[in-house]
Amino acid sequence: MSKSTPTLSDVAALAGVSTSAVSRTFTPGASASQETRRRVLAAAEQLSYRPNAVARTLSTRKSRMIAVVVSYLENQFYPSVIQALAQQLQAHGYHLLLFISDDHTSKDNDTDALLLDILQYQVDGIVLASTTLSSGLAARCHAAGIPVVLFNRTANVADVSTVTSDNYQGGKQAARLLLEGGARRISYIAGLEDSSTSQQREAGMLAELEAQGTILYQRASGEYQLESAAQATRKLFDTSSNDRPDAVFVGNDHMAFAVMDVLRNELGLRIPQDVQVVGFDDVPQASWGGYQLSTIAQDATAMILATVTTLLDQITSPPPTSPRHVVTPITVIKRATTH
Amino acid sequence: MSKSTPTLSDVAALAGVSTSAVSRTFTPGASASQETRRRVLAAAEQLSYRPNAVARTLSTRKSRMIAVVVSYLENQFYPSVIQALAQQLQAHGYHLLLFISDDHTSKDNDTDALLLDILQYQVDGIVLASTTLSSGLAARCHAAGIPVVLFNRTANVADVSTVTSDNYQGGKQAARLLLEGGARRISYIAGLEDSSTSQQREAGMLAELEAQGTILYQRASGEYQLESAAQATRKLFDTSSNDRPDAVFVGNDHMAFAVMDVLRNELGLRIPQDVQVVGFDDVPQASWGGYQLSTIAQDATAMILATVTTLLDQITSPPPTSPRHVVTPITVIKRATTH
DNA sequence: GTGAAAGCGCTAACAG
DNA sequence: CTGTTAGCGCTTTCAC
Repeated sequence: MSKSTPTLSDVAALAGVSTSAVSRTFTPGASASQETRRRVLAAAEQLSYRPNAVARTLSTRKSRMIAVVVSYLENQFYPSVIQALAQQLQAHGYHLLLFISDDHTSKDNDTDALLLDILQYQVDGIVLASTTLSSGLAARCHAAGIPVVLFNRTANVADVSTVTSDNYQGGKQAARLLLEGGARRISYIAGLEDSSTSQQREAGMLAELEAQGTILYQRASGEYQLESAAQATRKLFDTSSNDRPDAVFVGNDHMAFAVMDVLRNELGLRIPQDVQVVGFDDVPQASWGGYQLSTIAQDATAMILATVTTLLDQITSPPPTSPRHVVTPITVIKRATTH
Repeated sequence: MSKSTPTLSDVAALAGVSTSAVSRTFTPGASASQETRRRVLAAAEQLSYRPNAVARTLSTRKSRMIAVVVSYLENQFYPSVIQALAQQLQAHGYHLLLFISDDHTSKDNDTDALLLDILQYQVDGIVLASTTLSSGLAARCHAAGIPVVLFNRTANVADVSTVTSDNYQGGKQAARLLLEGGARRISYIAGLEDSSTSQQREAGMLAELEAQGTILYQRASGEYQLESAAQATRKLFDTSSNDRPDAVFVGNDHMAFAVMDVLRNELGLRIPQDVQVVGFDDVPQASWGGYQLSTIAQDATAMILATVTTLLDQITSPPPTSPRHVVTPITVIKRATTH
């Protein structure tokens, strides 16, 4: 008969010590003599023993798992984030439990169910990078005493940490860039209407326009989706050339690519001669030859770093911990879609 | 003092039943009377009780977690895969533990360490979508009795399941497409040299070329990276116009975009007039206006479905289970980069 | 520094 | 159908 995977006590038996001795040699700052440690290690090696993380979790109530919930991976911004997040967490000995919660197709209820699911796994923390938020979320996690950080979004609940970039400032800069390029009829293609991110970007743009004595020419929602963004573009530009926008600020790069495609290929417009375009995020593709998109760059590295440290601090320091709200600076990247 | 999260026995006490009764009402196909069930549910509701998945795992030895290891998320093929995988697994009540193992920067050792890490978490299965493979991997997981499926790659070990598309056929079709377009000097830009996928695609192309009485004009490796692919392109095309390739088959779409960029923007060549290009994967961006890349499409949906069912079958049916090797068909997508 | 023993929260025989 | 009783594998007081 094949014996199953070796356990702590198997090692203890082989090494001729107690289970606690074994446990101690596997616990970083524990007291164990050289000799004991040596024998335990030898025995463990011989059995090719691996500690059972689940049992450990049950006992310590620390799983070293972080739940990350995102809504969609089509937008390359999120894969980049996830990759960096996974790597940094791995470096700290944490693992990433990934949840996809499709904002477009799922109801609030589903998200709630997801959350409950997550909590069952005793994750040490949650980073919420999905656009929309379950209303009761913060409360529930707070009640469960589990640290949460909202990534790239904010919420009206005060006691949960957030990490965002300066979307408002970004909106202002986008407007300024377009204005400097001579734009006179500036439109905005929004993301999901209830996304704080999209709202802030729009607010910033509006403020800058007003400051410069102009107003927004038109707006439409692209809902963070390619097809919706394309539709929004058609709608905005379905008019005579004198009336149509001569510049468009798009809620994120992802949508901006779709916007550019219909502008150029369907409508036969030249960018930036006929219409200037600026996006937001600076995803990798923005710099590709096919688009050369002018955009407002988010400092993803800084955002992720802030997220990880905030989370880890929250995890290690005893509650109550006060929520942190870090906002990272943006930078404008001028490429070929603006003058 | 605040009581910590309620447990099974809290519920049992409140409901006035045994812990097993509670456990049973939370176990799908278990025997419990209407009355008991009702009371338990009421008590659970009142305490807002949530079963502890970790304790359950320790007891049942089933975690309902699947580890997914990928090497990079820059290539949009993988985010798409992960998203679909996560959704399908979630639908089956499984969760996705994500590991990033950078093929380019990490040594074999690191991957091994990663694997060990994964095993500690008692995952029910592993899908390996990273390019390179730890040599001892299959053995180790097999020993641990944990199902593995290799996604989009194969290995020389026989007893582990694989899901790939028909890369060989894809290579042939790519060659045929280029040849039909009138290409006479066809080059190949490979992925990582030790990637089975890249090898098979190349082999298929070579076979087709030979069948049609030609040979490969040149080759270079793009290592699945943008910058390397760009370099490879420069190298291949650094010659007089009579000698340079008039067509290039690129190991995947991801690299193909970089190839197109240097062809067009650095070298001033027209696609497809001066050089035809075909990629592999049919990632979302391939159909975008900026590229309109002709490519060999992988049926990601079929691949993922096969992966999930293979894994789940392996998990539910008692060992030993025989490995499955499913290969899904490819289809050629003709867009604007070929004649 | 070390071992004994009592859990962590849940499931799974096994009697009844 | 229900309760009792052992564990699952590891950590952690608490004496020694």
